[in-house]
Formats: sequence, C-alpha cells, structure tokens
Amino acid sequence: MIHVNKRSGMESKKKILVAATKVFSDYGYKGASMRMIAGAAGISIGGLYLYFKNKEDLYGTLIRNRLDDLTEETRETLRDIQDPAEAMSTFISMRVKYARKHRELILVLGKEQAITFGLKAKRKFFEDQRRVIEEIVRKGITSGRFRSCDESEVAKIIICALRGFILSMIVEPDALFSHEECSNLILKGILAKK
Amino acid sequence: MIHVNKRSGMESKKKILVAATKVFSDYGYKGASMRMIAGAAGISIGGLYLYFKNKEDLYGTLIRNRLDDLTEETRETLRDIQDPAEAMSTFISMRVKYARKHRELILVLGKEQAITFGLKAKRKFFEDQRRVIEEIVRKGITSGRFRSCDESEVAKIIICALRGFILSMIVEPDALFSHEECSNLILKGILAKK
Amino acid sequence: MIHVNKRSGMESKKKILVAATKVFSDYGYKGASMRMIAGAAGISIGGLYLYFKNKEDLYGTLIRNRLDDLTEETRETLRDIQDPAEAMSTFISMRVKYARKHRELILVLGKEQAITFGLKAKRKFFEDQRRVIEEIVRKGITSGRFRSCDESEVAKIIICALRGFILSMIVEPDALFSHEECSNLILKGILAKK
Amino acid sequence: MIHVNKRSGMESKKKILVAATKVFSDYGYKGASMRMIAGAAGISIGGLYLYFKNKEDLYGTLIRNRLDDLTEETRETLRDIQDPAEAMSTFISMRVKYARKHRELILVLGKEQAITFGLKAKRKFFEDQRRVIEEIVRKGITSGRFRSCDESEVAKIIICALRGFILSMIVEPDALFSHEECSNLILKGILAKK
DNA sequence: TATGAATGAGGGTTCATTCAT
DNA sequence: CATGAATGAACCCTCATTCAT
Repeated sequence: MIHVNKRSGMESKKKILVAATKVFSDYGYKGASMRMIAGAAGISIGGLYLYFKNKEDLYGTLIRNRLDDLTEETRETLRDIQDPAEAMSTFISMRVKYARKHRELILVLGKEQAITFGLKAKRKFFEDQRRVIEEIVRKGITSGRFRSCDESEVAKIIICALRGFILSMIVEPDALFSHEECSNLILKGILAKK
Repeated sequence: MIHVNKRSGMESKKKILVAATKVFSDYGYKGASMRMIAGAAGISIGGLYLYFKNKEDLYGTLIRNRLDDLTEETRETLRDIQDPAEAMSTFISMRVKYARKHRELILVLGKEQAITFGLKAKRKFFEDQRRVIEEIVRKGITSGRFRSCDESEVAKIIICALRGFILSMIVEPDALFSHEECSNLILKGILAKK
Repeated sequence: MIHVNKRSGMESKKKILVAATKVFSDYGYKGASMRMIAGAAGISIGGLYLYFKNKEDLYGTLIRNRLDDLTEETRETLRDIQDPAEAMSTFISMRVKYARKHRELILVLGKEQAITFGLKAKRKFFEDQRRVIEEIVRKGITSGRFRSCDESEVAKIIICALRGFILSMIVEPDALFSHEECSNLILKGILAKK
Repeated sequence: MIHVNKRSGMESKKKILVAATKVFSDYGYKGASMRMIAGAAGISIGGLYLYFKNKEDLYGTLIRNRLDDLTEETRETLRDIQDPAEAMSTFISMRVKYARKHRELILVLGKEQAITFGLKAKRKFFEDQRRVIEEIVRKGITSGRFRSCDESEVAKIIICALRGFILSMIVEPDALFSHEECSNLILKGILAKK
C-alpha cells in the first residue's frame, strides 16, 4: 500500500519544477510552501526532497533553468543579425515577448536571505545580458551607425528599462510599453530634428 | 522590572517606521518579522502594536508615507520649470537621486497577498507619476520642442527605466545608470545624425 | 494635562466593579481583558490597579460582593416564615428571581486556575445555602409537615436544580422552569395519589 | 533529530482527544492551551494540527463525540422500559452515573465566543434530552401512573437538576446527590401523606 | 522511488502588569 | 489619584525538514 505513482526521475523532477514555477510566482519565495508545491506537482512532500536538497535548492534550480533558457534564446536571436540598430530592436523585442510569455516567473525576489545561490546565478546572467548590449552598441559606434556614446551606460539604461518592464507586469500591468515604441525611442530620442 | 525607555508617542512611532523600512527592505514583507523590527527599533514586540494595528498596517503606513513624500517632492521639483526637455531631465534626475538616497525602501513587493492596501496606494502613485511625464511630453510636442510621438508610450518607457533602476539597486548594483546619460539617451536617441 | 476624572475612591471602585461584572459575564474570566474592563468603567488601565491588586483580586471581590448580597437576601427572605413548605417555595422563588435579575453574573467559571480565592468564597457560600435548606427540611420533618427523608440529600437536589437553572440561563435559555412548578414538584412529587 | 513516535493516524487522534478532554475540562476552553494538550497527549504541537484544523475544531470534535455517545446511551437505556416511573428513575440513574464516570468532561463553557459550533451541537443535544423526559412524563400521565402536570416544566426541572449535578462535580463535589434519592423526590415529593 | 506523520522553531498577536509622569 | 506607553511571556498556528515504512 505504499507508493502509487511510479515515474521516471526526470519526469517527476520536471513536474515539480513546473509546479514550483507557478507557485513561487503566485506567492513569492517565502509565501510559497513546500506543501503547496507538492500539491501542485501531484507528489508527496517527502518526494520533493528526493529531487531537491531543500526549498532553496528547488528555487535555485528553477532560476538557473530559466536563466539558461533565456541566455540560449538571446544567442539564437542575435546570431545572424549584422545591423546594430536591427540587433537592438530585435533584442528588446525578444526580451519583451519572453517576459510576456513567461510571466509566471518573475526573476526578482529582493534580498530575501538564504537565496544567495539563486542570486549568484542571476548576477552572472545579468552581467552577460549587459555585455550583449554593450557589444551591439560598440559595433554600432565603430560602424558609424550609432553616435559616439558610453556603451556601458546605454546598456545599463536598456537593461533597467527591461527590468522595469518585468516588474511592471506585477505591480502596474497598465504601464507596459510596446517594444516598437521602446526601440524607437532608444534609437531616435524624443527631440525634434532641427 | 518592566519597561526601561519612556519616549513620546511620536518619537516611538518614528523610530519604528525607520527601523521597519530598513527591515522590510532587507528581507521583504514576509521575510521581515515583527521581532526583527522591534529589535531594530529598540522597542518591545508589544510596543509595535501600540502604534500599528498589525504588520500589514505598519507596512501600509510606511508605503503611504514614502509615496506621499515622493509625490510632494515631484511637485516641488517641477513647479517652475518651463522647458520640456529640462523638465524631463530634472524629473529623471530627481527620481534617481531619490532612489539612491532612500535605497532602504523598495516600493515593490510582488503579489504577496494581503497587502492590498499598500498595493492600492502604490497603484495610484504610479499612475500619478505617469501622468506627470505624459504632461511634460505633451507640452514638448505642442511647443515643437519634441517630435511627434505617443506620449503615453514614452511615459511608460521612462517609468519602467526608473522602476528598473530601483530594482537594480537590489539585484545588480553595478548596473545603475547615471541620470545624465539617461536623460541624454531619452532626448537624443542613439542613432547618429545623418 | 494629566488626570481628567477626579472622583472619590469609592466611586471609582464601584464603577469598576459594575463594569467588570458585565465584562466577566460576557466573556468569561480569561476572555475578559483588563483593557475591556477599564474601557467599560471609563477609567485607565493603570487605574484598575489602584483599587485591585490584580485581575484575580478584582474577580474575587466581585464574587464575594455578590455572594454576600445573596446571603443577606436569603436571610431577609426567610426571616419570618414559619411553615416549612412555604419556606421552601419562597426560597426557590427568591433564588430563581435573583438569578433572572442578576443574569449578568454567573457564579461559575469552572476550575480555571488562579481563581482559587473566588472558589473558596464560593464554597463557603454554597455550603451555607445548603445548610439553610437542610434546616427547612429538618423543621418540616420534625413538625410532621414533611415525610421522613434525608434532609441533606434533599438539600443537595434542590441546590443542584437551582444551580442547573443558572447554568441553563447561559446554555439553554429555553429550559428555564417556573419556580411555582418547581416548588410544586418538590413538594408533591409526580406520582398520582393512590 | 526529528520525530520519535510513529503511530497510526487513528491512534494519535484518539490520544489527542483523550488528552484534550482532560485539559479542556481542567482549564476551560480559553484556559487550555494547545501546548498543554500536546504535552498531555505526548505529541508535538504541530502534530495537533495534523488531525484538527485548529483549537475550535478540536474542541468541537470532542463535544460532538461525547454528545453522540450520550445520546446513544440514552436510547439504549430506555429502549425496553415500559413503566414511566421506572423509566424516570433509570434515566436519572444513567445520567448521574455517566456524569460520574466521565467527570473529565464538563459540557459547559459559558458564552465564550467563537465556540459556536460546539454550542449549536450542544443546543440540539439538550433539546433532545428534554424531549425524552417529556415523553416519559406524557406516557405516565396518559397511563394514569403520574398525576396531571405540565410535562414540559417537569422535564425542565429534571434537566436542570442533572445539569446542576454536573456543575457541582466541579464547584462543590460535596453537594452531589444520590440518584436514588433524586428519583424518589421527583416521584413522591416531600410532603407527608395526609 | 515514494509516502506522509511527526517535529519544533519561529511566525503574528494579545494582554496582565508596571511605573514615570 | 490617575494616566497610558512599555514590557515580554505566552497564545494559536505554520512550515521546512526528516525518516520509518
């Protein structure tokens, strides 16, 4: 009269991750309980600990997976684009669409202690993403397509705008910009031509 | 041997709010415990409940205070500025400086349920801030200083960038842009002049 | 800007006792808080401790007062009655009416610890009341008005019936008997005459 | 080093109920703490919440169990008795013995708010018990065994006497009548035969 | 692999009591 | 006499984690 479900380890692990993504997203790290996650995954509480060392590990795995996924998508998207302006637009568009599609996971949970692992993974990802934009800007300046400017600062601004977009999905869904308008503004600015 | 400190009511309340701001900011709403806050405020646990009905009330008061403060500062800052471009720069500058100065409070706590009051107050504030930028842009377009564009979209983008700035203070302090560069980018864009 | 109300000590003490009677009756000993009582009495919390050592003392005083009151009323009521049957009816009637009139105080709070003082006072009162009935029955038997019986047992039964009446006022207000019917039953029994 | 005992669910639940009965009875609803109950049951605090939603649920379950038990015992006891006088004596005897045997549970907790469920169940039980006595009396009158009287009033008096008996077990253990004497008094009254 | 009863620290909150004013 | 801010133990309850099965 013991275990009922028999599945492969991978199957269970995936199931848990999917469920956990939803639950963490709905309730936050501290608000989500292992019981909730187990319930959503259709597994026992003990079962969770077969695949993940603890709550933090589960959360960290989740974050890393999503981050790797997005890193890969970024690489794919930009692979064959030469024009820096187009690359910029495409990057912004991709990130906005990705955020809208995976709205169930918000990559942000403040400094809540004990999630250091997740934070570390995030930090690396963030830096990588910034490098990507910096590179685009640098190529734009070199090729004369972009005006001379501090590529690092521009990258920071764009990252912040995208980060703000994600955050707005939670706190102010009415304030979500369209990626076309965003690209347009970044490229042309708002001042009238003389 | 009961109570040691005797303070005026106002003094205690202020002390609590300052401490709570720090603790909520460090640990998030759920991660912050009333014991932590009491400790940080140098007051007993029971003392907290002398000034605030409960945790949510304390948090809500905090949020409202900060929001009102920032609303007032926004009004003051923009009062006498006529040039839309200058207004834009000044707004961005003020918000960035404010965020840096009050880095201890992050106006964001996700969907954590039961903080509806705080959320509602935040929503109103967010909308107000957006209206302010929209108005600046509108005046810029009317006066011919800005090119024709969708003022609502521009406002959203700027809000998101600032929102992202605040969030970055927590998750990626290296990615904080300078307000001059930001204003510059918004105004002039990144494309080279033909 | 200190104290507002200035009254004689007796006045305040009385006020507190009246308020406490109501509050204890409504919420039980543990359910009643000193704050509630202070509020109901229109006095400060600290003021309570000017007149009573602590919660238990306040409760005990309350109980003792009511008990003394009822003891006196019992004596008064039975003073001039000679006929044992009439004495019995009158006693029952008086007790029922007293209970109905002072329904705000139920002289019963289980074994709730720390109310030992109250309990002790109650014990003495209970025994006294039983002695009164025993005496009536004894006189009835001696005079030939009552049949031979164990006066102690009869007293216990009557006390229990009255005690049950008070309790019923709380838990089953529909089950309150009329004192006439009760006296009648006690005196004549329920069996048909042969 | 986590949990020590491993028991079947039923075993634990029973253990808790037994312990809770004792503790509630000793200290009252508000006076009894979940910690006390857990200790008395030899289980952890958290364990309590595995079997009962909360304190009120635990209390309610307790009350319902005891009430159902006594209802069943009443039915069994009176099933085959035809003579109303005998039925009356037997009923009283059974109730007194039951009270003595299960002295650990006092079915009474005043108006303490938030125990509405328990109260409702109690109300129904009380009414049922009264109906049982009324029926006995009615049959007695019809058969000519009892004198004409108000069966409802008689039932109330008997219920109150028994209720008072239970209460006396707590507040005045010396005042417990014998069921024989009680039956005798109810049946024959106290007046001498002319 | 899988289960879920069991644990106990820790969460938010209340409240009898004290004491500087 | 009177006040009420302050205290801190104790309350009910939750939840990450473990382990016998």
